[in-house]
Amino acid sequence: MTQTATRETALKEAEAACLRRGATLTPLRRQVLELVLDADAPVGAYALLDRLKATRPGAAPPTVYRALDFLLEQGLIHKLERLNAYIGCTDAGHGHAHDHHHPHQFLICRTCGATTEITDHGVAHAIEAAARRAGFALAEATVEIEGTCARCLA
Amino acid sequence: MTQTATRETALKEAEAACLRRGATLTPLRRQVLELVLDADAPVGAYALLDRLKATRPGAAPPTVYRALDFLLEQGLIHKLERLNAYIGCTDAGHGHAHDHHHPHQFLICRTCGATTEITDHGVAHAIEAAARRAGFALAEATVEIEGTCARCLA
DNA sequence: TGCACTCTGAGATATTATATCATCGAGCGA
DNA sequence: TCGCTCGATGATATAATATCTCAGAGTGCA
Ligand SMILES: [Zn+2]
Ligand SMILES: [Zn+2]
Ligand SMILES: [Zn+2]
Ligand SMILES: [Zn+2]
Repeated sequence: MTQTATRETALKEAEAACLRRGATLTPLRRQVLELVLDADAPVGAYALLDRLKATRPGAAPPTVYRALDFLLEQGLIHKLERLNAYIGCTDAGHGHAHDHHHPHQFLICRTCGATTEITDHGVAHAIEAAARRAGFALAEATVEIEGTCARCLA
Repeated sequence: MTQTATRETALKEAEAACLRRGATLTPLRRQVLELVLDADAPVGAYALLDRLKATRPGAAPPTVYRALDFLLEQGLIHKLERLNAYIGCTDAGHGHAHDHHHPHQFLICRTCGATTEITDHGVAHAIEAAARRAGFALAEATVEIEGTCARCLA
């Protein structure tokens, strides 16, 4: 399965997921999603804006931020808080497509920048347990693990 | 033990910790640390700058960011990535004072803003295990748990 | 004295994100 | 058809966060 194929699959699933929820993946939003998916690493909003301007000269910061907000809301992308950058959700459509906000974690390589989304239930459960012990009602957890990826270690 | 007393204790321990490592907690750095500790919630860099200007009119963004960098480096404060704000390390000096960067997590209340640092070994171990399974060499993990605190739930 | 080093001052600039108001078009009922 | 509302986008300005760069002051040391 080629990269392009997985991208097309992801886009189709995104359309479907939005439809199910009564949300609209407009051409603009779809284009921003494509730009995020095309990048091979997390992308900043202004990098997206630059690329967007190639085909949409009038684009401005709110253009891209509004699209990003929508995509975040729909769970189609995630924000990496440490990097102020955005990345496509790897799990969208693979198991819990209808979950807007599934628990997830990121592995961020400081050497090559590669960023991998994982869904580790051990981590998720440990966080739930810690919150429960503190009498804290968990809404969402940000987990960003920085270090060196397997490729860079080899 | 009063709040002021714990603050003074924290400052003394900070001095001691810096000394041990051959780092210098200069008056400026100490003052920024005091400002962070005095706040009853995470503080933004520009809020610190405003307060700093009261006694140090020439202060500029680099003044506060340089101090924050030092304090982060020394493990005396932490940054909350979701909030772009800084908070004093609760654990400095209580158990692993000499650890520059101990594993830690935050519970952030979306209702009242209260932010609590915890050191949950279950979470820490789960993250280590997840990284290991991915062949990833962990350097540092950001864990920020958002939701509603016990007080706001009551 | 001369030099290296750390810290701070000062100004400019870069980067990330939001506020506000106007416009456009689809949907829809009167 | 008209007028209304609503969601989406265009367009401009501004806010909030963070960094770059050069200069000067102090300290310790050869
Ligand atoms: Zn995901
Ligand atoms: Zn790597
Ligand atoms: Zn801490
Ligand atoms: Zn609360």
